[in-house]
Amino acid sequence: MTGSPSTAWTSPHKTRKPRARNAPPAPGSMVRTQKPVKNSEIVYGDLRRAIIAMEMAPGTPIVERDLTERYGISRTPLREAVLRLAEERLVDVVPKSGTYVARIPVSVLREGIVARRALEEVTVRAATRRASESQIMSLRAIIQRQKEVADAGDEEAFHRADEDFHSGIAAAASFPGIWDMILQMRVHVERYRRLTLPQPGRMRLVVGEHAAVLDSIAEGKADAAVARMKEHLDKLTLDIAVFRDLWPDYFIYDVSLDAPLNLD
Amino acid sequence: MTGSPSTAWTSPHKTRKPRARNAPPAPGSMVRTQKPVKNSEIVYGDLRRAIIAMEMAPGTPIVERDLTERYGISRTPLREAVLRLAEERLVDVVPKSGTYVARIPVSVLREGIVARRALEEVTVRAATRRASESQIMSLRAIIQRQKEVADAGDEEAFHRADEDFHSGIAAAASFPGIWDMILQMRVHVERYRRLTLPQPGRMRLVVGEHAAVLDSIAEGKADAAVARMKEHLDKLTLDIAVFRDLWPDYFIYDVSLDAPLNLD
DNA sequence: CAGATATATCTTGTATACTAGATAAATCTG
DNA sequence: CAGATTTATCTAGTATACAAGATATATCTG
Repeated sequence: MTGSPSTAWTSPHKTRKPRARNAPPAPGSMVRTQKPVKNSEIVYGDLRRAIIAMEMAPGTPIVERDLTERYGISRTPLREAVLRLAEERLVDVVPKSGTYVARIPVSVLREGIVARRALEEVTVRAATRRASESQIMSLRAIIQRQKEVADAGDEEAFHRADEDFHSGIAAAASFPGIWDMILQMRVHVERYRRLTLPQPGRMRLVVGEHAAVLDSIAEGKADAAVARMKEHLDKLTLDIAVFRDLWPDYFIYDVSLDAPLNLD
Repeated sequence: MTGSPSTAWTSPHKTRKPRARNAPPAPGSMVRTQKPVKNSEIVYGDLRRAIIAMEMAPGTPIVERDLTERYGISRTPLREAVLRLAEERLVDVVPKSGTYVARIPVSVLREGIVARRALEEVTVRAATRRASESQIMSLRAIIQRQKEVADAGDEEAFHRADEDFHSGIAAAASFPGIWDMILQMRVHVERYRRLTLPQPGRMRLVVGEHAAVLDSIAEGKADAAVARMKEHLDKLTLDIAVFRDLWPDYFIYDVSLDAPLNLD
């Protein structure tokens, strides 16, 4: 603007080599990640929660253009979110046709229950060996909280406490990755659970089972802890009537229903 | 072109309602999926293989623009491929900075071995109950093939046969989803394996262990099959010296190395 | 010559425009 | 009126252009 450009720009810049860029940030370097939440992350989390909560019924069309308007973003980040959901099998993308909230694959339900039990068993075994006193106290606090919300009849808070308890055991075992895997499977089972009515008195029973598991952990009795966790998780069964009769269109029957749904 | 447009275009089209699009394709409808392989799929598979095979060393920069030229595609599908790899933790994306082939997270190695053993145990138990005669025969054929390539010293073929054997057991158990989970973890362990030298005589031992597992399956002895599978998988251990001394920059030490690497 | 500063240029993240295939409504044909 | 056919319009897949932040190099200052 002001000032004569004649002199400032006369000195020619030498051709500059492109920056090296041979090395990634050092492993230990805390890359300042302040809070650049990508838009795709926001949409992903939002849609994911709604799908898992069954607020969006299986089969509901997902129209990219509608969502871009709703969130005020462009298609590119929205597409990234949808593609991530597709990898989790929470949405089905039909090329050149449309995208839909996925039906619940019965095979994933069946295998998910089996896999979860297997993983939680090794987790509780490791937790028994490694849990610190403070971790055990935290778990006791969680159980107490769960008892309180169960008495109050707050089902949502109850399920949060349930997840916290199992998550806490995974933390005590130092198995964050295995816990992530369990969560990944729980997604589909959770969608199924939202369809079923809570069984009366179930909440109080669960609290007791949790307490039993924790007692064994605190006593350092690994085999007993595993056995009690197994008992606890064996209570999770699939009520075939739910999807066969009540919401037949909510599921994909990609496995024979005659196959045993609970294995040992 | 030919013909008088005067009449043909005079009849106005009524405003047309957009197509309904309320229902997804019927669950059973075989949507003709001919062969519309998305470009992102090709790039994803190609990069994934190269990373797992350690052809691209951890820390290698991944420059989107270079790859678009190499594959002759635009950034959008390429980005999709890179983002999928990032979710698998095979690449690290540093916002506004760069993308790099990921180091191997030691925690994933450690937990992966534990989780795999847990999942393969329930799988082999189910396989013992459900395996058909033909499936057992197929497994025997795989073991025979593995013995042949082991004698020939073909290590690549040996590992393929190894994977086929475990995959076959998962198929016999009707646990395709659990097998996918195992594969997902194996990715990182496989990268580690590529760094280690094969132990002499190991191939022949593996064949024997596989045969022992299959014998128990064929006899319908579930507990024995599980025990033998456990023995087999227990041989997989982490040689800490490999990453601590030989390639320290290839790993991320996101877990204490003092923690037991093999649990029971 | 050493250290601080400035800046060119790279990177990923985002927005937008275009292409090709699929679908259902509207039209045509008997 | 029933069925085949056309056609408008939607969809996902792709290409390209722009924006914002990060970094190594060149330059400036003492």
